[in-house]
Amino acid sequence: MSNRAAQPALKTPVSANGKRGGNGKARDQEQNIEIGLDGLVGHAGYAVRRFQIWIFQDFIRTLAAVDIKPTQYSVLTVIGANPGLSQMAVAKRLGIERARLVHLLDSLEDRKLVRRVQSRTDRRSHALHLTARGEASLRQFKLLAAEHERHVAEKIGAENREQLLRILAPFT
Amino acid sequence: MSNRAAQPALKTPVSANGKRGGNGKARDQEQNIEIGLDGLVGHAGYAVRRFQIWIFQDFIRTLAAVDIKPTQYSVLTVIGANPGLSQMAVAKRLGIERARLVHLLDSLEDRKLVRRVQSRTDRRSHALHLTARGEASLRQFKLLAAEHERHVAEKIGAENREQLLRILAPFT
DNA sequence: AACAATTGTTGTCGTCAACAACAATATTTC
DNA sequence: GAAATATTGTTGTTGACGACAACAATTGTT
Repeated sequence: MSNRAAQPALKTPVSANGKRGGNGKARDQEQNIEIGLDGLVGHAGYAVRRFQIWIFQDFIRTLAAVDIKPTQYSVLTVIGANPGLSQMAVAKRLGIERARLVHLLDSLEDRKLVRRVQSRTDRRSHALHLTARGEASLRQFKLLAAEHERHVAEKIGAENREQLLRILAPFT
Repeated sequence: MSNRAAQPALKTPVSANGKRGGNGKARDQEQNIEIGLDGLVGHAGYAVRRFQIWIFQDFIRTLAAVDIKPTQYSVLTVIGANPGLSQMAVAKRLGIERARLVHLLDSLEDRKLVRRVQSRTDRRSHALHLTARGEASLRQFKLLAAEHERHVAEKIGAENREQLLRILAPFT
């Protein structure tokens, strides 16, 4: 080793390799050898993190043709189901910051899926609506999202998916 | 409105407010009014994302005194259970990029919890080991992590937590 | 009228995943 | 055994994201 800046690597240049070195001369593919997780199994957070990465990747892949990411989909869905909401209300409902929602809506408005209409009752806030194009698009997105959901069911089993939705319902 | 740069807001300055505007003159606290999620309920990804945010925040809060984040904990746990692993093997096992593991190990090595020992069989790679201090610290971290796990059980129920671990076991 | 709170916006900071490029080293192939 | 190829650790860049802080415009409160 010791490439460009090798100081950290050379900090402890000596000492034994330790027993059970996974990559001894028997280099029968280290990645296939069982690497125990020890205390990590039994940790809900680790499993949930790995699962969340997988599920988001599948969502993005399944909706790649329409270029819609999970967060964008959630924003469109909430606006579609509750037209006229303010940005503040949408941000609170979805648990995203209003500062971040600004950019999300900028993008969706550029794509003519959402409109910011000035509210007559509160001149500070915007009433959010789907455009006609937005409503038509959302219908298509929902079909693709349903396909993604089928992927989830195939991956973990339909019954397990149902249980998972039931267990995590309080967080939605 | 129209604050500093109000172009996007003024793009569509006119048009009706739309029917069913959630925030009519009856401003009885918009945030308390039920905001439907429509298609979002029934989406595993959304529930998992919200849950994952909650569980990571609790982990970080519970281990704030020792300043250990979930990823750092996972790295320490795997090295502790499999001393001598290469960085590549750890990265693959935990599903993190080797580029990112470099910084994680830099930090852990600065804190004298981990050592990079040069492998004698492959001079490119490092054999990762916990220091004596690292092993002692990890024992303490595991106690705190177990406390965090109890928080999870309180939040979703012990039986639900068990089911969740069983359902998501394939992803660990 | 004076003061505090809210809404949308902009900006910064730190974390993280996904790449690309590179030097050193190991492995394969002729 | 030399040349081509692959791997390992490292550095850097990019973009998505959460957490803040500051601000102008507006609303609500006293």
